[in-house]
Amino acid sequence: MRLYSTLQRELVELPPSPAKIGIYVCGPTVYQRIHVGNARPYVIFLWLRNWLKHRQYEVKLVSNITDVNDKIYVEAAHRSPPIESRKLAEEMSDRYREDTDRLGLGRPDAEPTATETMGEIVAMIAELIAGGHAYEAQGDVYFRVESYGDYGQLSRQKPDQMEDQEPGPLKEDPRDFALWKATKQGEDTSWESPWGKGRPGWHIECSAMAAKLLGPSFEIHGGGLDLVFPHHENELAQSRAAGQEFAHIWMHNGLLRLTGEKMSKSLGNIQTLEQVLKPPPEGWGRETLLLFFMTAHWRSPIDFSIETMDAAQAQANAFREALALDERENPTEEWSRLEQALDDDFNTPLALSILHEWRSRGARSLLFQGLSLFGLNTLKEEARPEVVKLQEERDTARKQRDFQRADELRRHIEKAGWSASDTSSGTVLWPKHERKH
RNA sequence: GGCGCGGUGGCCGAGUGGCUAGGCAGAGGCCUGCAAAGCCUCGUACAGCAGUUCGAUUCUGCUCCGCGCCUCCA
Repeated sequence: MRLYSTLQRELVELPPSPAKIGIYVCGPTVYQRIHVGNARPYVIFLWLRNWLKHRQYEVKLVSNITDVNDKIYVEAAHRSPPIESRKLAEEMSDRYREDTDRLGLGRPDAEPTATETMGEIVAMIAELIAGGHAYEAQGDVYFRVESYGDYGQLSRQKPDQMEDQEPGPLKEDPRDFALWKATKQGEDTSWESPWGKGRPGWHIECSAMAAKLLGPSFEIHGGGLDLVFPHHENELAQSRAAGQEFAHIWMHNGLLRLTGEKMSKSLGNIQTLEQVLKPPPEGWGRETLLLFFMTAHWRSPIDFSIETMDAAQAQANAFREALALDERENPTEEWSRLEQALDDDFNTPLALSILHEWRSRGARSLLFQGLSLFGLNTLKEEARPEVVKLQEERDTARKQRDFQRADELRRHIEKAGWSASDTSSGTVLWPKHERKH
């Protein structure tokens, strides 16, 4: 198994299985409902975790929830009536769990919050100060970038070439970043620390949580491509400066783009994960979204549009039908083709093409097994009794060669969201899911 | 200005120094009561310009275009 790592800029081999693999993924900041883009890393890393387990690795996936942040303060204050930021964070954390639960991929093995990691955060900051890598200034604590020689190695930014920054009044160097921020007016949460009341900066929570739950050295760190700089650069600097090896492989998923005029005008309607996951005909449903994510390699950007989602929907329906039809062949030795595709940088578009090949050859068992890896076993469904009854009536009509009645019954079946395919070995029912435009 | 990632047929999207990706959409045919599936056939794909090579979409260089990041966005 090998994966492309941003740090090395090349494919990096994982230790042979069985082995322990720790994965840390940056989760969302909970100030509003998450959108489809936020779901991409969630899906990719759950798939990866499940695949590595399948490959006999002992995997621990940690994905944090950032529940202390400027945006949360701002959003909570702008609510009418304003609410406590802690309440907003709790509410949005619950929504986040609900929304991602509906993806049907299981949950990370741990989902720590900044709030519950405060002890470790403070301890780590103290350690950095003791080591000369950080300094206190009027209740704030800043990381001393100059003290870490490899700063910039992840993003390949040359510190002196970076865009000019407004030097913070308390910073020794404009590139220094906050580890701890003294409480300011309007912030309704704070914690005691050796430097007074305050709250952690953004980057430190991830370093502290990763060390707490995965140890000083672990295999994979993931997140969106937009986090490479500064967030991950800073995490790496802090953790290494604190004497930890930190993550070996850095995976950054490509971003989701919204294209097309019509789409961007109705952003509000289809952008949130909640909306997209609504079952058809209102939304696209989880299976279409998962297939959509499969169509692009995890490192590539992906365009979210009616066209691309419709294409994914058509694929979902093709799989649904194939899973209902009779098995025509069962080339079990071909399973390794799928393994190879996924072991080589988790190439889901290639894996998808193999699944389509099995679909068209009628290799139903293999297809089902393959789809199950991605949480798509639900593409196989049993018809509800009332639909089966319609089909039985239709069979009778067909036997009597009353084709007008048979076609009428087919329309009833379709109204119920199902489709009837007449094959040489009888009629099969399969669920056709279509979003209404 | 700096760093990085890309440009493949109508659309999405793998891959390879010479030999078929796959999906969606389209045209014709076989099959079918009708459909669906399946099968057959069809449409001059690899941004541009040089270079390396017997041969480049695949390697090298340059150009053009797109995207991301440059202190709190997954």
